[in-house]
Amino acid sequence: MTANLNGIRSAASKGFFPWFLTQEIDVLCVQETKAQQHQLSEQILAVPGYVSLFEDAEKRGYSGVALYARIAPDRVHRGIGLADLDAEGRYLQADWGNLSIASFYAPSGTSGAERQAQKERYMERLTTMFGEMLADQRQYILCGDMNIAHTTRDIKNWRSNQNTPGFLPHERAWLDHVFDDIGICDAFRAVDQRDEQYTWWSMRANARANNVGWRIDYHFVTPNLRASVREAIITPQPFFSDHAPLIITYDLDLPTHQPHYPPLGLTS
Amino acid sequence: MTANLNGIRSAASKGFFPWFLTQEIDVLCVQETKAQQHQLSEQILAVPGYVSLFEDAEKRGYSGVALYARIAPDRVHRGIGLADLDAEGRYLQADWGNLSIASFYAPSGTSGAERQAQKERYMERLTTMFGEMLADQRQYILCGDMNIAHTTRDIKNWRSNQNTPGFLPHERAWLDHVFDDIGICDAFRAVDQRDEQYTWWSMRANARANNVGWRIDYHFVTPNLRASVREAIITPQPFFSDHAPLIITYDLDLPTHQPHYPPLGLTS
DNA sequence: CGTAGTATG
DNA sequence: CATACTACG
Repeated sequence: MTANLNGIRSAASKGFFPWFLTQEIDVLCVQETKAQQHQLSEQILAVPGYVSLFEDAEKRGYSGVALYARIAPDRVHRGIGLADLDAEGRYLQADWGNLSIASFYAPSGTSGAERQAQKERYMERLTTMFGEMLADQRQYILCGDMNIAHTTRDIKNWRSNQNTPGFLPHERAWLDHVFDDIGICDAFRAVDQRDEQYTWWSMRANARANNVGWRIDYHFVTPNLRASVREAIITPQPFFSDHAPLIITYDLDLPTHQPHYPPLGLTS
Repeated sequence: MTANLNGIRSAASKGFFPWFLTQEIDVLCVQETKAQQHQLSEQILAVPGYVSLFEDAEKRGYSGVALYARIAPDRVHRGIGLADLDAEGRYLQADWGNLSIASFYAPSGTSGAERQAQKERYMERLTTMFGEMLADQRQYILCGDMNIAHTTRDIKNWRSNQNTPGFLPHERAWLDHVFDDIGICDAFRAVDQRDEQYTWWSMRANARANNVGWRIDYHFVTPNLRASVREAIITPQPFFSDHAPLIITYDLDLPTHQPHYPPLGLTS
């Protein structure tokens, strides 16, 4: 499951974690924790049956990603190698044997040219990383909020948003390149071709009730996992955030679904 | 009526003005509007049957007093003659013939020595003004939040608050001086000798439910009005703010209770 | 604890 | 429009 929670504390106060525990999830990738680990309650730090990992922004109340897993990873990687963006808590990867899963959060470009430039630096770095991921033969699932809708069926009002960051022609072309040229798989689209399958709705103007949304949250997977993608589910209910969680089920031979990882409180 | 509304917009959203209109009030003095006039809705600016006057802080969202009256005053005075404190919107006086009514808001000293020093400058200036008011023979009613509880019966936990700004020995002694030496009348105490008659409760720790309060809101009246004080009522219900409105009824010969001042929208 | 402001999205 | 942080009380 990947979920931009728009404040992990806010989502927790709306019952996210009790609901999450009903979903039988092996790995949860969270974006926009908007908190530093020292500010988190036990309910958030020590989810029964999971190890939790946090990659916080240096700036309080801003950005930040997390990853919860039933099985403790062998190794953890933080950041994408760009110091300023890494200080914003935007990439956290866990490795289990041949499999890596990451929680990523691309910058939003909606607050101005400077942030759009940072978003594009993040995109460029991902381009390089995707190439390396394909080359090293391991299996990768990058889960997160890319802040880009791909095609006209991934956004309600595509015409009026052609000049809006998140649906700019060159952003969409970058996703074309990632999927068509590099060969990364959009796991949702591997199994679901329907339109109006959105993962984010503006909080303004009743956008969610009218399903005026965008599909900007993804599982980016290496082609060696394409055949393993079994099912994709967006869960807009219950409401925890302006984003809906996206659950993708993979057929994998890894012991990622042990009945219960002992709740050892291994919170880092 | 005097009421520290701790945000006039917040109080309005809780229904303060509809309730106020049921109370048959001639003059309303408001403190802590926490807004500038240009931010106010018509519901707040144009209360039917009243003229409204606002004395805002220069700093947005901070302090500010207002005065509503059934009868338009002959003259309005703003500030106490101390430029820095006057920039915080802490004094607004309206005159009708021989009668003046003011809405005042003394600085709080609870956030540090610097603010306590400002509070004491405000107190000193009031001392001078009280002397002048007695000398000029007019009738004065100064309504507002003094941020000082007078005696041990004006505060729940007097022992533990002897070192707390708002109940410091020299603050209490200043009120002794104002009442006993200068001759200003505490209109509430002119007609009500009960203890536990509080006008403010901390918003923390369930203080209001347990009536852990302070009487820090006053009508300060010149001695030529003492005999006119008929009744004092604190209205802790309904809840609009951390302060309760204080209503004092005066027997006066002035036309302050015309059935309805025409709602002309005279909002300044 | 609660009303404001601010940044950020 | 919503989650944060901050100031102030």
